[in-house]
Amino acid sequence: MNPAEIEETAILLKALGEFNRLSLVCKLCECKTPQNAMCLCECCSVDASVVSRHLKTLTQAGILKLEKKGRERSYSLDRVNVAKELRSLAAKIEASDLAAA
Amino acid sequence: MNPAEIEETAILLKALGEFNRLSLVCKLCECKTPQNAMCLCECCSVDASVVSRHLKTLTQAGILKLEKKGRERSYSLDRVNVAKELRSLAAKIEASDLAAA
DNA sequence: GACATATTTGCACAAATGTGCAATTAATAA
DNA sequence: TTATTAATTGCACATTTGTGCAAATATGTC
Repeated sequence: MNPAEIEETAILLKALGEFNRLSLVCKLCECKTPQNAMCLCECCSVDASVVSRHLKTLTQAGILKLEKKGRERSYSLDRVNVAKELRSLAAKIEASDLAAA
Repeated sequence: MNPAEIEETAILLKALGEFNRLSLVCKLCECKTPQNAMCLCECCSVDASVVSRHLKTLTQAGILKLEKKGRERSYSLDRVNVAKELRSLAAKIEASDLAAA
């Protein structure tokens, strides 16, 4: 892993590594359909503006996908991407055991 | 995922989600044998005290295993645990797609 | 148009975080 | 014992981060 890859991965993990943000992700985990910010506010007891900022952070990190329709903005988990990134890191950590041997 | 589980997972991800710490983890990834802090200093250009603190953070998060021998302290990746945690999260994020359907 | 609802942004602030340097502790070697 | 090496800790500091509130923006409805 080169520095650029490390940095990119760190951004993803950092975005996930905060309680309220991870709560939002878990909430979206259980949702079949995209959810708007108002609905997501319920899962963590902070101001709507805070949720808005967390959702932005998660979106920028490639964790959520945003869909605008009217005055609502619906967020959904980018399940494929996040799972791929996490598994990729898991594989590196585990498999290099063999590579180094 | 209940709040306690979310908090625990967040701690792990937060520990991994910092450039220098992830660099240390990647370095240890490539090592077959445990490494002491001096050796690990080389992979990120910060003071030894900073490396020491990062190693402590990673150890507390269950990412590294510490082995003391004499004045040296050798660190190694807890490959099994980290990979397990990352895969577990990946599975939750991906599989709940089906669960919700 | 006026108004209501959904979301973001500006501002302020406290707390957490990453960092370097100097001093300290711990263990070995002379 | 003294000196050396490995690692941690205390202190200070700048930066980042998470937060709430109020104001602004954007879109829909009357």
